[in-house]
Amino acid sequence: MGITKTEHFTEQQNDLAILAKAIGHPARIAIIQHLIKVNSCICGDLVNELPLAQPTVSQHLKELKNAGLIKGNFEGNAICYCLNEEGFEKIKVFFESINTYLENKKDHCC
Amino acid sequence: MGITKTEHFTEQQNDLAILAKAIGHPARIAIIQHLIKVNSCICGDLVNELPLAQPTVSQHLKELKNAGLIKGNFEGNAICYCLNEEGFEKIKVFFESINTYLENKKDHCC
DNA sequence: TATTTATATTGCAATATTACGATATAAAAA
DNA sequence: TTTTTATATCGTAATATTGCAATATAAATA
Repeated sequence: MGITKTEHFTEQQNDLAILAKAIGHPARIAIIQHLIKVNSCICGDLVNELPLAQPTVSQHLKELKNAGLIKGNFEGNAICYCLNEEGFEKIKVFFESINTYLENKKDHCC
Repeated sequence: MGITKTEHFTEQQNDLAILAKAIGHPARIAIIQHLIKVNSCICGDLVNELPLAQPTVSQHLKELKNAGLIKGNFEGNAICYCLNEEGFEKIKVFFESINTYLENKKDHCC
Protein backbone atom coordinates (compact mmCIF):
# COMPACT_ATOMS: atom_id res chain seq x y z
CA MET A 1 0.00 0.00 0.00
CA GLY A 2 2.98 2.31 -0.06
CA ILE A 3 2.44 2.99 3.61
CA THR A 4 5.05 1.72 6.02
CA LYS A 5 3.67 0.02 9.12
CA THR A 6 5.65 2.29 11.39
CA GLU A 7 3.63 1.47 14.48
CA HIS A 8 4.72 -2.16 14.45
CA PHE A 9 8.40 -1.37 14.78
CA THR A 10 10.45 0.08 17.61
CA GLU A 11 11.22 3.78 17.84
CA GLN A 12 14.89 3.03 17.30
CA GLN A 13 14.15 1.05 14.17
CA ASN A 14 11.99 3.84 12.79
CA ASP A 15 14.58 6.49 13.66
CA LEU A 16 17.37 4.61 11.96
CA ALA A 17 15.17 4.01 8.93
CA ILE A 18 14.38 7.72 8.64
CA LEU A 19 18.07 8.61 8.80
CA ALA A 20 19.13 5.95 6.27
CA LYS A 21 16.27 6.84 3.96
CA ALA A 22 17.30 10.49 4.01
CA ILE A 23 20.83 9.50 2.99
CA GLY A 24 19.44 7.16 0.33
CA HIS A 25 19.43 9.54 -2.61
CA PRO A 26 22.44 10.46 -4.76
CA ALA A 27 21.65 14.18 -4.60
CA ARG A 28 21.64 14.04 -0.81
CA ILE A 29 24.87 12.02 -0.78
CA ALA A 30 26.33 14.72 -3.02
CA ILE A 31 25.18 17.44 -0.63
CA ILE A 32 26.79 15.67 2.33
CA GLN A 33 30.02 15.12 0.40
CA HIS A 34 30.07 18.74 -0.71
CA LEU A 35 29.68 19.91 2.89
CA ILE A 36 32.67 17.81 3.85
CA LYS A 37 34.70 18.92 0.84
CA VAL A 38 34.30 22.64 1.42
CA ASN A 39 34.87 22.09 5.13
CA SER A 40 32.40 24.75 6.17
CA CYS A 41 28.77 25.60 5.80
CA ILE A 42 27.35 26.01 2.34
CA CYS A 43 25.70 29.34 1.71
CA GLY A 44 24.29 29.57 -1.76
CA ASP A 45 26.60 27.77 -4.13
CA LEU A 46 24.82 24.45 -3.84
CA VAL A 47 22.37 24.90 -6.71
CA ASN A 48 25.31 25.42 -9.06
CA GLU A 49 27.01 22.29 -7.74
CA LEU A 50 24.07 19.98 -8.34
CA PRO A 51 22.40 18.96 -11.62
CA LEU A 52 18.98 19.83 -10.25
CA ALA A 53 16.66 22.82 -10.27
CA GLN A 54 16.59 25.14 -7.28
CA PRO A 55 13.25 23.95 -5.88
CA THR A 56 14.46 20.36 -6.04
CA VAL A 57 17.66 21.18 -4.18
CA SER A 58 15.66 23.06 -1.60
CA GLN A 59 13.46 20.01 -1.13
CA HIS A 60 16.44 17.71 -0.62
CA LEU A 61 17.91 20.11 1.92
CA LYS A 62 14.61 20.10 3.75
CA GLU A 63 14.60 16.33 3.94
CA LEU A 64 18.13 16.20 5.26
CA LYS A 65 17.20 18.84 7.80
CA ASN A 66 14.02 17.03 8.88
CA ALA A 67 15.99 13.83 9.36
CA GLY A 68 18.46 15.69 11.59
CA LEU A 69 21.45 15.27 9.30
CA ILE A 70 22.06 18.94 8.55
CA LYS A 71 21.17 22.18 10.28
CA GLY A 72 20.71 25.61 8.77
CA ASN A 73 21.23 29.13 10.05
CA PHE A 74 20.30 32.43 8.52
CA GLU A 75 23.32 34.39 7.40
CA GLY A 76 22.12 37.68 5.97
CA ASN A 77 19.85 36.96 3.03
CA ALA A 78 21.34 33.52 2.54
CA ILE A 79 20.93 30.37 4.61
CA CYS A 80 23.95 28.36 5.62
CA TYR A 81 23.78 24.63 6.03
CA CYS A 82 26.17 22.46 8.05
CA LEU A 83 26.31 18.80 8.93
CA ASN A 84 24.43 17.99 12.13
CA GLU A 85 26.59 15.75 14.28
CA GLU A 86 23.64 14.41 16.26
CA GLY A 87 22.06 12.63 13.31
CA PHE A 88 25.28 11.08 12.18
CA GLU A 89 26.09 9.96 15.71
CA LYS A 90 22.94 7.82 15.80
CA ILE A 91 23.80 6.06 12.55
CA LYS A 92 27.41 5.70 13.61
CA VAL A 93 26.39 3.67 16.66
CA PHE A 94 24.24 1.41 14.49
CA PHE A 95 26.98 0.72 11.97
CA GLU A 96 29.57 0.22 14.67
CA SER A 97 27.46 -2.55 16.16
CA ILE A 98 27.17 -4.16 12.73
CA ASN A 99 30.90 -3.89 12.12
CA THR A 100 31.73 -5.30 15.52
CA TYR A 101 29.50 -8.23 14.74
CA LEU A 102 30.93 -8.79 11.27
CA GLU A 103 34.50 -8.68 12.52
CA ASN A 104 33.87 -11.30 15.19
CA LYS A 105 31.40 -13.59 13.49
CA LYS A 106 32.47 -17.01 12.39
CA ASP A 107 31.08 -18.05 9.05
CA HIS A 108 28.52 -20.61 10.12
CA CYS A 109 26.82 -21.17 6.82
CA CYS A 110 26.74 -18.37 4.22
CA MET B 1 8.54 12.99 -11.56
CA GLY B 2 9.47 10.39 -9.01
CA ILE B 3 12.47 9.41 -11.10
CA THR B 4 15.91 9.99 -9.68
CA LYS B 5 18.37 11.58 -12.12
CA THR B 6 20.87 8.81 -11.56
CA GLU B 7 22.92 9.61 -14.65
CA HIS B 8 23.94 13.01 -13.31
CA PHE B 9 25.64 11.62 -10.24
CA THR B 10 28.81 9.58 -9.79
CA GLU B 11 28.74 5.80 -9.57
CA GLN B 12 29.91 6.00 -5.98
CA GLN B 13 27.11 8.40 -5.08
CA ASN B 14 24.53 6.14 -6.68
CA ASP B 15 25.97 3.03 -5.02
CA LEU B 16 25.92 4.62 -1.59
CA ALA B 17 22.39 5.86 -2.17
CA ILE B 18 21.21 2.37 -3.12
CA LEU B 19 22.75 0.91 0.03
CA ALA B 20 21.35 3.59 2.32
CA LYS B 21 17.95 3.41 0.68
CA ALA B 22 17.84 -0.35 1.22
CA ILE B 23 18.56 0.17 4.90
CA GLY B 24 15.97 2.96 5.06
CA HIS B 25 12.95 0.91 6.10
CA PRO B 26 12.15 -0.25 9.64
CA ALA B 27 11.38 -3.80 8.49
CA ARG B 28 14.78 -4.04 6.84
CA ILE B 29 16.48 -2.59 9.92
CA ALA B 30 14.66 -5.24 11.94
CA ILE B 31 15.88 -7.97 9.58
CA ILE B 32 19.48 -6.79 9.92
CA GLN B 33 19.19 -6.55 13.70
CA HIS B 34 17.64 -10.02 13.87
CA LEU B 35 20.51 -11.46 11.84
CA ILE B 36 22.95 -9.96 14.31
CA LYS B 37 20.94 -11.09 17.33
CA VAL B 38 20.69 -14.73 16.33
CA ASN B 39 24.36 -14.65 15.30
CA SER B 40 23.83 -16.96 12.36
CA CYS B 41 21.85 -17.20 9.17
CA ILE B 42 18.10 -17.02 9.36
CA CYS B 43 16.31 -19.97 7.83
CA GLY B 44 12.58 -19.63 8.04
CA ASP B 45 11.71 -18.01 11.34
CA LEU B 46 11.75 -14.50 9.96
CA VAL B 47 8.08 -14.27 8.99
CA ASN B 48 7.13 -15.00 12.59
CA GLU B 49 9.51 -12.33 13.85
CA LEU B 50 8.11 -9.52 11.71
CA PRO B 51 4.64 -7.94 11.74
CA LEU B 52 4.30 -8.39 8.00
CA ALA B 53 2.85 -10.96 5.63
CA GLN B 54 5.14 -13.53 4.04
CA PRO B 55 5.21 -11.95 0.56
CA THR B 56 6.13 -8.60 2.07
CA VAL B 57 8.98 -10.11 4.05
CA SER B 58 10.17 -11.90 0.93
CA GLN B 59 10.15 -8.59 -0.92
CA HIS B 60 12.22 -6.85 1.77
CA LEU B 61 14.72 -9.70 1.73
CA LYS B 62 14.99 -9.35 -2.04
CA GLU B 63 15.73 -5.65 -1.75
CA LEU B 64 18.42 -6.22 0.85
CA LYS B 65 19.90 -8.91 -1.36
CA ASN B 66 19.82 -6.74 -4.49
CA ALA B 67 21.57 -3.96 -2.62
CA GLY B 68 24.30 -6.37 -1.57
CA LEU B 69 23.56 -6.22 2.15
CA ILE B 70 22.58 -9.85 2.65
CA LYS B 71 23.23 -13.06 0.79
CA GLY B 72 21.13 -16.22 0.66
CA ASN B 73 22.01 -19.88 0.25
CA PHE B 74 19.74 -22.85 -0.26
CA GLU B 75 19.69 -25.14 2.75
CA GLY B 76 17.41 -28.05 1.93
CA ASN B 77 13.95 -26.70 1.24
CA ALA B 78 14.64 -23.50 3.14
CA ILE B 79 16.81 -20.55 2.19
CA CYS B 80 19.27 -19.12 4.66
CA TYR B 81 20.14 -15.47 4.71
CA CYS B 82 23.28 -13.93 6.18
CA LEU B 83 24.71 -10.43 6.29
CA ASN B 84 26.91 -9.66 3.30
CA GLU B 85 30.09 -8.01 4.53
CA GLU B 86 30.85 -6.42 1.17
CA GLY B 87 27.84 -4.13 1.21
CA PHE B 88 28.39 -3.01 4.76
CA GLU B 89 32.08 -2.39 4.05
CA LYS B 90 31.17 0.21 1.41
CA ILE B 91 28.92 2.11 3.78
CA LYS B 92 31.42 1.79 6.58
CA VAL B 93 34.04 3.63 4.54
CA PHE B 94 31.57 6.42 3.79
CA PHE B 95 30.56 6.91 7.40
CA GLU B 96 34.15 6.72 8.60
CA SER B 97 35.03 9.63 6.35
CA ILE B 98 32.11 11.60 7.74
CA ASN B 99 33.06 10.81 11.32
CA THR B 100 36.68 11.71 10.72
CA TYR B 101 35.51 15.03 9.35
CA LEU B 102 33.08 15.70 12.19
CA GLU B 103 35.68 14.90 14.83
CA ASN B 104 38.22 17.31 13.38
CA LYS B 105 36.03 20.13 12.17
CA LYS B 106 35.99 23.41 13.94
CA ASP B 107 32.60 25.00 14.22
CA HIS B 108 32.91 27.82 11.74
CA CYS B 109 29.35 28.96 11.67
CA CYS B 110 26.54 26.50 12.45
C1' DT C 1 3.13 -40.04 -6.11
C1' DA C 2 0.56 -36.81 -3.09
C1' DT C 3 1.03 -33.72 0.55
C1' DT C 4 3.29 -30.58 3.28
C1' DT C 5 6.46 -26.80 4.06
C1' DA C 6 9.16 -22.79 2.74
C1' DT C 7 9.87 -19.20 -0.22
C1' DA C 8 9.16 -16.44 -4.52
C1' DT C 9 6.37 -14.11 -7.98
C1' DT C 10 2.34 -11.76 -9.86
C1' DG C 11 -1.03 -8.32 -9.80
C1' DC C 12 -2.96 -4.57 -7.89
C1' DA C 13 -4.38 -0.70 -4.76
C1' DA C 14 -2.77 2.87 -1.67
C1' DT C 15 0.65 5.95 -0.61
C1' DA C 16 5.30 8.20 -1.09
C1' DT C 17 9.00 10.27 -3.66
C1' DT C 18 11.09 12.98 -7.20
C1' DA C 19 11.33 16.84 -10.11
C1' DC C 20 10.32 21.32 -11.65
C1' DG C 21 7.62 25.58 -13.27
C1' DA C 22 5.36 29.14 -11.13
C1' DT C 23 5.12 31.85 -7.39
C1' DA C 24 6.00 33.62 -2.68
C1' DT C 25 9.06 35.53 0.77
C1' DA C 26 12.58 38.16 2.68
C1' DA C 27 16.90 40.41 3.11
C1' DA C 28 20.52 43.19 0.49
C1' DA C 29 21.76 46.39 -2.78
C1' DA C 30 20.89 49.99 -5.97
C1' DT D 1 11.41 52.47 -2.74
C1' DT D 2 12.54 49.43 -6.48
C1' DT D 3 15.34 45.82 -7.93
C1' DT D 4 18.16 42.06 -7.23
C1' DT D 5 19.48 37.82 -4.97
C1' DA D 6 18.66 33.69 -2.29
C1' DT D 7 15.67 30.43 -0.70
C1' DA D 8 11.08 28.27 0.26
C1' DT D 9 6.48 26.71 -0.95
C1' DC D 10 2.68 25.27 -3.98
C1' DG D 11 0.80 22.53 -7.43
C1' DT D 12 1.15 18.82 -10.28
C1' DA D 13 2.83 14.99 -13.25
C1' DA D 14 5.61 10.91 -13.46
C1' DT D 15 7.46 7.22 -11.18
C1' DA D 16 8.63 4.32 -7.02
C1' DT D 17 7.55 1.93 -2.81
C1' DT D 18 4.80 -0.70 0.34
C1' DG D 19 1.72 -4.33 1.45
C1' DC D 20 -0.87 -8.33 0.70
C1' DA D 21 -4.03 -11.95 -1.47
C1' DA D 22 -3.59 -15.24 -4.77
C1' DT D 23 -0.75 -18.18 -6.91
C1' DA D 24 3.57 -20.47 -8.36
C1' DT D 25 7.65 -23.11 -7.38
C1' DA D 26 10.46 -26.44 -5.42
C1' DA D 27 12.33 -29.42 -2.01
C1' DA D 28 11.09 -32.65 1.94
C1' DT D 29 8.24 -35.89 3.76
C1' DA D 30 4.53 -39.13 4.17
